[in-house]
Amino acid sequence: MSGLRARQKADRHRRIIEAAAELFREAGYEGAKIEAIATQAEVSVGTIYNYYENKGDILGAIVSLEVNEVLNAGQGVVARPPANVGDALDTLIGIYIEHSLHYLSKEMWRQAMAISTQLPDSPFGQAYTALDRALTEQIRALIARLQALGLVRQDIDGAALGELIFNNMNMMFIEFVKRDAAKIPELRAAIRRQNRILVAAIGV
Amino acid sequence: MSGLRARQKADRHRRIIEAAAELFREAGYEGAKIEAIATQAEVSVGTIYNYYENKGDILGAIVSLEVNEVLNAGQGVVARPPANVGDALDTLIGIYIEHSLHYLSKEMWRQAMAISTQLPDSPFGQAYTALDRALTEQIRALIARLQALGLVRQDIDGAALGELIFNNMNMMFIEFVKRDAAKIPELRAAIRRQNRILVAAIGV
DNA sequence: TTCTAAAATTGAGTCAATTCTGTTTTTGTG
DNA sequence: CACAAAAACAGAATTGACTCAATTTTAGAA
Repeated sequence: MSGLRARQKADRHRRIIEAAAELFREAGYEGAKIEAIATQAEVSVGTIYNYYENKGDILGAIVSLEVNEVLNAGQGVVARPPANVGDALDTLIGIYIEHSLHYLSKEMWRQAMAISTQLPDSPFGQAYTALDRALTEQIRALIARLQALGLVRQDIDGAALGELIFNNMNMMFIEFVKRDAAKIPELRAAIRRQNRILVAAIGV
Repeated sequence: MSGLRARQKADRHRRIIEAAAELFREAGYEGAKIEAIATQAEVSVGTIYNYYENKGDILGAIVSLEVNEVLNAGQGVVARPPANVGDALDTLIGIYIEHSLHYLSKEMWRQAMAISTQLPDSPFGQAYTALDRALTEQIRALIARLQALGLVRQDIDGAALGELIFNNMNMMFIEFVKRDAAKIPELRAAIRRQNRILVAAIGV
């Protein structure tokens, strides 16, 4: 009995997301009017608000897809990390950063980040915080793996270190999306330089 | 010839900021309507937009006052830091955090941060980025001071370290303002724990 | 098959930020 | 002082996100 209603619901969700993604891409977040998204998705404005609390949540759904993909890609690195602490971190962070602009433009990232701090209790705000935590956790898992492999000192506070690395990377990424001229290789180089201090401190 | 016009202008700026600060405090950022600010400041809506590009810039002007005060307070620590790396960092960061909620509520911080990433090229967006840089620079100055005092190893990359410490603190602060229940002592303790890793790595 | 309650949809209406255009004030010059 | 250009002001009009009451559709019981 996965009735008609459930199927229609899923279908409308999909149509709304697809329409929004297309319009966000073409016109930017602000430029994509709710009415236009509704028209494109062949639903009414009211229906969109039945599915999403606000415009930001629509963007949020798209961002979540993206970040989950990144988390997935990161698992491979955690499972089989390069046999060198600096390279291991750089590889994982590289995956995050290189993926980041695949589906989402810098403008979309800016909006998503802004919304997540502006409305931390909205569905997307909470989802975004959870995604951040998942990324932090993945970095922590990589550190634990490196400790198990004897590449990182056992007495290091892995949780604190994971937070430190994630927070620094995330802040650098925020600054990166704020400047349209900023380039990925420079971002990665800057983060490598910062992490070098940590790598020196935690290596066996 | 500091004509009437210039004086009236300064006066109107002041009136708008004072009215906005009061209303933001009473009603929150969203709750403070532009019309209400205009009425309270005894100017028209149009005039407000002659002075500020958008509502966010009004908040921005208030935030800038606050952060400049913090920067000022921080100078004392840089000039005469505690004779221990961990305490020195903790003291400086403590000043930032303790000051932070003096004039601005968490809600106002959330809005300010959101706006600065949403509109990085607006007057406030640029000002906010400059303030972040100034804070990073102050942390870097503290590290340089500690190096001069022989408390931090000479071969440490002070610029990268300053960025790392600021970025981590800033990200922690963002998460802090996102959760109304979060308390200052816990925030400080968490940052201390993270910095401990660095302190261990950079001490002589 | 018919009927009713629950769920979902619709789109016109509301609200508040921002824009726009005509008016008023200030300045500097003759 | 009188006047023209420039700057600033006012507030009505626009715009677009979001709400809500009325209508339509679906589920499932009789």
